[in-house]
Amino acid sequence: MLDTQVTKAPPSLLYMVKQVELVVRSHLDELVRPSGITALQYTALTVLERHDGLSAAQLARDSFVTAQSIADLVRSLEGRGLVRRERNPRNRRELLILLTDAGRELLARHAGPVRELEERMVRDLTAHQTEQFRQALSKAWHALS
Amino acid sequence: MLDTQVTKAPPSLLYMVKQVELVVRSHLDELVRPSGITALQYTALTVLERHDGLSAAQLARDSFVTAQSIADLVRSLEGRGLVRRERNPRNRRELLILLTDAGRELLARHAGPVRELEERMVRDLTAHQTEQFRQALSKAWHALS
DNA sequence: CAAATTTCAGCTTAACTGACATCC
DNA sequence: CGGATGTCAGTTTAGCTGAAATTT
Repeated sequence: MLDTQVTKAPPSLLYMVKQVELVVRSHLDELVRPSGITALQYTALTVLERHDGLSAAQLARDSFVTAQSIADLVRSLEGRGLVRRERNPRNRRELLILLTDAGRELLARHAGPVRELEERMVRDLTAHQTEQFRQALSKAWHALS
Repeated sequence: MLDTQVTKAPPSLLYMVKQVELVVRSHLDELVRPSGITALQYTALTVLERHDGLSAAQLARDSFVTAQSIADLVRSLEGRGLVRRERNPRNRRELLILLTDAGRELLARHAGPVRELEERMVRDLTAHQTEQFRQALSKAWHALS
């Protein structure tokens, strides 16, 4: 209920961000469930798609969770053959996380439906408003980071 | 890392929403931790502030979780004396959740810092852009609900 | 009776803390 | 050595499913 009753004050922007994220995640979970992964794991794969060869520590910082938590997620993805890990030859303490062909295939399989979900999210915005929305999200993120 | 490396494609709007929510939640957790509650519990209190006397089932639907999950959260808030529950005289199977004075006091105590967090989030947006941002979030939520 | 709300019991998973080894 | 990375072990918490009682 974003605003379905008579209210004293409008919901805060912080709350609205959370509600949009909640509804996005619930749709995303449905989309990827047939592949046996969670929205969280899918999101990690899309991060690797854009930045292949990240270390677990970098991924953890990106996600505001501890390295231990990310380790579990990566182990699960590795067990499903969606990523593999490889020592960084330049820095042997780092284990780089790399997408496998199966991981890329999974991403390709979901690219269409996920794009449709995003298009649905902005269906009541013009192209200009969508671009403004993107910039607002980017500025909000930078201001809080 | 919203976009700190050379990338093939920009991050999706779905991902950016998630990242903003993550960084908001981490700040909010810090703000309310001294009061011994989580960002999730604080958010539930703000929902009650706007819609006092909701049932647990309504709160659950609002949060995309099951009634059982909300029950734990409400029990915890009740144990801290921040909310109380009362049978709906019009529908005796419902237990309405009501803010206590202590709950309102907690909300009042955090109102300033939370408002400052929100102001920081939009500090690089004009008043007009902030309003457009609010409308974009509202439209996105409706389109996915 | 069907649907909605609440509650109890048990489970799974995601996240944490702490300790430790390795490497630069 | 200090700082970063990764791993192992144990814990806590959040959320789930299933089943039951009550009310409309």
